[in-house]
Amino acid sequence: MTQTPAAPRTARERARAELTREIVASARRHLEAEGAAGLSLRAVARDLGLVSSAVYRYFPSRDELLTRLIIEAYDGLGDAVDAAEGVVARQDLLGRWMAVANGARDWALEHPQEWALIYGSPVPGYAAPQATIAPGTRVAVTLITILADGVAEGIEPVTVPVPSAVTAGMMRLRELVPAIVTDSHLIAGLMARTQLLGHISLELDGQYNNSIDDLDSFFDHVMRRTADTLGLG
Amino acid sequence: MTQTPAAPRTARERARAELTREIVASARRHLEAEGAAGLSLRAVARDLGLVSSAVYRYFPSRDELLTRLIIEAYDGLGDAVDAAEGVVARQDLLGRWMAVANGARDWALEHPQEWALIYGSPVPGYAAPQATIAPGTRVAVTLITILADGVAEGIEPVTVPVPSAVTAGMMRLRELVPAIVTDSHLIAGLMARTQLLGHISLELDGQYNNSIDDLDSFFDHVMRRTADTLGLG
DNA sequence: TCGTGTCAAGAGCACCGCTCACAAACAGGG
DNA sequence: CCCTGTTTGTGAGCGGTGCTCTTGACACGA
Repeated sequence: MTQTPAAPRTARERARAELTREIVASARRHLEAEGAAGLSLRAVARDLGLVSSAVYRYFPSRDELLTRLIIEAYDGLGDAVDAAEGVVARQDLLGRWMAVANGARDWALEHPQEWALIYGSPVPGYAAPQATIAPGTRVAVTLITILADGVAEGIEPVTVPVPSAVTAGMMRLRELVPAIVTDSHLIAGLMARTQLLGHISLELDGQYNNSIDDLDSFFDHVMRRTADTLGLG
Repeated sequence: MTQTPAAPRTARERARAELTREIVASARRHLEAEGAAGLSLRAVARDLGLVSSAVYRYFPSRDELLTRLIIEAYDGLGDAVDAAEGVVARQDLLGRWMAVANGARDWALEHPQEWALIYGSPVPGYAAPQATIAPGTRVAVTLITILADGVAEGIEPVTVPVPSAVTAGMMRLRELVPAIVTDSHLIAGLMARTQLLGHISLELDGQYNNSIDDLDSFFDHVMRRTADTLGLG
């Protein structure tokens, strides 16, 4: 993903890279155990046998460390989704969509705190820096690719007229997407993504706790219905 | 909502109720200004000219204060949604749905921190207490009511076969919903709710920041398409 | 009027993010 | 090889946090 700066030459650089990795690893352990707000630089320092101020040689602030974890979380999710989608035959569009959906949900259930970090409420007074927006779009990109492949093959997502105000507001998005994918298709894809991410967040929040028992089959069913609206299958 | 315990008789009780209200009010101001993690009991105490420990006479912990704010947020959202939906003619089902959608979004945009508190990632090590689950279902209840009214009037939401595993897992939910609303209808309603809540959360998270400009008309369009799947309008 | 129970106060504990002056360890050039 | 400049870890310290506990003042009811 991010270009690793060649090979560390000197022992110092080597040690620095190593310690940086260890700090991030410890931070992720704390994140998974206690959540974002429970992540403390001092605890990480203790883990590594350092004094707290030493960590500031590697990350200028707790927020920088959080940013690193956010980027890694986006990439972890993106990798998991792409891996799941990659093993499905290219022409099996429904299979690819379901692989994306299940891949995302499985990753979320395994890494709830990381999910909360990227799709949950923003950490107080933390503004997502530029570096996080590119990895943040990976799932959407994968999804739109499936949709574009499908349209090229002749599937027909439900199509409705799109008001001109909406079309006008989507210009920046249009340029990133193949022309065969119409605005109506594109919106259907965004809605499918909302359905996917929304469901996972609600499930992690426990919003189905006292109403739905078999969340696996419920999710499967909901995602298949969503696929229908995309004309897949 | 919550039964206020009659009238405070003695001056002591009166003062206690008054101070409790002031604490909550100050806490909500801090929540709106700095977010959930920026909410500190000591700051609230300073606001009210109290010493920090005095606040513990009224709320046994910061979490209890947060719980109070969560309940009030759910009720604030519920009130806003119900108020918006209440002024629309009963038989105008699409109008009622759009009122709910816009009511929820408007409230969220006005109270982003409160929204994050109830639909964002759970605060670290904070487990939603029993008292929060009832007010947490108000939007869903309003939605299902519209759907039930519609089905009674003869609308026909898109209907698909529901696998038996899904049906079996929904028994607890079934008992709360009129029988005319089939499982397929009910799931369509839940999916509409997911679309609504998911969209709002993504918008607040800034996930549309560099792609969609006119979020008002985009939201309107998406919600109308969602209404289509419910057979409204 | 007097006893009881409630109250705010304040000191204190352990934690947090972060800064800074200092000394040790290191890398590279003369 | 040694000298110089940079990098690194240390430890003290500042102001903040949630929370506990003791203490003394006060108001209420009998």
